[in-house]
Amino acid sequence: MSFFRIKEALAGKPAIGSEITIKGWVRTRRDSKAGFSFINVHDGSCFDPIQVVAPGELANYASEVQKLTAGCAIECTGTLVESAGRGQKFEIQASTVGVIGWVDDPETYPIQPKRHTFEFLREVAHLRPRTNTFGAITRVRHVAAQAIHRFFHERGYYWINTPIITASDAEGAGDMFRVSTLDLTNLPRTESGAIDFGQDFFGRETFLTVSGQLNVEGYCLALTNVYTFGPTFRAENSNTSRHLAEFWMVEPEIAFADLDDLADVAEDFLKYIFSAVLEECPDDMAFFEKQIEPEAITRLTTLIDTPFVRLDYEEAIEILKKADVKFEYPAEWGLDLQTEHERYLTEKHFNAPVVVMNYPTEIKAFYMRLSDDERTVAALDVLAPGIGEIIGGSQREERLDVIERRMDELGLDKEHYNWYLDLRRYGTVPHAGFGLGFERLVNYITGMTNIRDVIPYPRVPGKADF
RNA sequence: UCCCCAGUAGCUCAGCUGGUUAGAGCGGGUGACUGUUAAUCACUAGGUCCGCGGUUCGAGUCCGUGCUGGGGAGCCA
Repeated sequence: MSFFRIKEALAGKPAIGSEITIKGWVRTRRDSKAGFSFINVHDGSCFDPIQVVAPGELANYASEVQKLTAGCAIECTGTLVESAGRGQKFEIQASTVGVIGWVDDPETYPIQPKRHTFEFLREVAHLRPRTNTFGAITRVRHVAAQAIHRFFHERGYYWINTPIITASDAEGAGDMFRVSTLDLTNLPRTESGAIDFGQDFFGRETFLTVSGQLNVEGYCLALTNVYTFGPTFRAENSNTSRHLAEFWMVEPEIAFADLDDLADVAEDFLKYIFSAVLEECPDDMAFFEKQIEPEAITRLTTLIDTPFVRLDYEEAIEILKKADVKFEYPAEWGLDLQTEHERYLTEKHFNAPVVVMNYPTEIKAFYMRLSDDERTVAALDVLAPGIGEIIGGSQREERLDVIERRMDELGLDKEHYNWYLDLRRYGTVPHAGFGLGFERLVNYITGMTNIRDVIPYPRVPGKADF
């Protein structure tokens, strides 16, 4: 007897006729007229469950096997045989079926062998990984994450674990979660009556990071090619299908690179990940295509084969002005692109991923590199059909005098960013980087429409269950 | 935060212009059945119609309000 994951058994790794053991959870049980039962068992190793044929002669057939319901954990030993029925290549002719864990109350077990709404499954986030859909999402998410690390590793990028707790409010990229060990019911005060953060754990105000970019730039200007991949936190009151308060972000930072180099990397990067998922998760992707999004596979293959459209913000505005569509908000040079504008560009006008480059200086962050005429900065957004902005990045301002001037204009405290400015004082070089929302990527790959369904336990305003 | 929509059995839903005892499918239980594929068939149990207040002889149904969920917008990844 030897143990196998269901994926191995279904792939025929153990020889036909050999005795194997599998362990997993019951998805369905069907009793045959002939006095035996079919049990579909899954263990998360692959999309398909394995069919166990439990003969009526089993000692515990009436007492246990016939009482199995969805969700029971079992251990089956038997012979791997070619299936006598249709629908699967292999099955297990069981010699023993042992129950490891019963479902206490089958009637209230939330995961039934039927279609559930995603809204309902969010309320049972601890059990939803047992469903087809969430098993598939989990495997795709994993493969995409592995592909990201592999992409960078193969190209000589180092993974930098930037801090999660930070004292800098980064680029002012939104509201931050405060980190404190102060007693909220009895806050220490300074003489002026302000909260005395000097007595807090770190001796100053601290927050959860909204981006690892500033920190990773230091490693970029030492190791040349680096990236972060970790949790990111935004305390914004965003209630949409594409925002989370806690999400995972990938941020490569590339030395000796300009905006065009960055766009090249962004395009290669996305294509690499999509290819990896298509190759490593064919069954899961087939499921998404069949049940979730009919275009799930074709839009990925198309995207892999099609060069991304690249255009300047200025050109994008021209296109939007000429569009015979009535927008709720005007498209005007100097205004940021609205969601409806982005959708038009990527879904209607080009029907392809679009890289919009060189935005007006006024609407972008201080660290983005100023153009010679100072009207624009070297920023880019990658827009994908059906998902909107998936990547945002820029060439960084590497010139000390220019970045200091911009910080002054924006009223930022240079003392606060002194270490960041050091990077411009000591051996500065042109460099560029982008941020990719990992969940948005998984959303796009799977065709899932709500970002809360592609992260195991979503955190959103008003909700931190599980 | 703003604008729309929704909340009925464990789940997915039906329930007409207000009118007897609120229904179905799936799931659960019991039983039947020569290999089933979310098996099939019969029987059966199961309800704070989201909460509160109001209109009415009478409210699942109409009105107000609160809560929860969803879609869209803003902010962004």
